[in-house]
Amino acid sequence: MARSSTNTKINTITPAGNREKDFFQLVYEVVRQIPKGRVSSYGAIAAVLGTRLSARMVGWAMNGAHHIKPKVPAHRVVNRNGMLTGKYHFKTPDEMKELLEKEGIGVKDDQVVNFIEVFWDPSKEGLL
DNA sequence: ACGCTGACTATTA
DNA sequence: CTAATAGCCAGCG
Repeated sequence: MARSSTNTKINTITPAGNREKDFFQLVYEVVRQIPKGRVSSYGAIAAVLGTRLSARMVGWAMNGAHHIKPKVPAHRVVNRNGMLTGKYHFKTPDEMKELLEKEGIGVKDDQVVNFIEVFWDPSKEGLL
């Protein structure tokens, strides 16, 4: 990544004691911090990274999160509405729902039940 | 090298 | 209330 031409600004964030990492790497880290039985949203993660408007990139990062070294619970990441928008990007669309239910998260009609209750805000918990 | 699309979100009509 | 539009950045044709 980082083609660099006239941009490159997302890597300027470094919030007190945080190392500069690639946007994707940061996303993976935050997603990995999501506790079991909780879910997060692209916007929340993007906001922590300082790119609230670039929530799409978070989803793009998830696209490669399937084959990276540490395990990235991408199934715990849903959109702002709590809808499993990326379920079709998994090996099987049902896997995301199954995983969420297995963790104790109710999923109804491709949407997280009690999304507000199970929602986990990384910035509120205090990331590393 | 240019243009479109995309696992999103917020704002405006 | 719902629908449409703009903004973001990176990958792919």
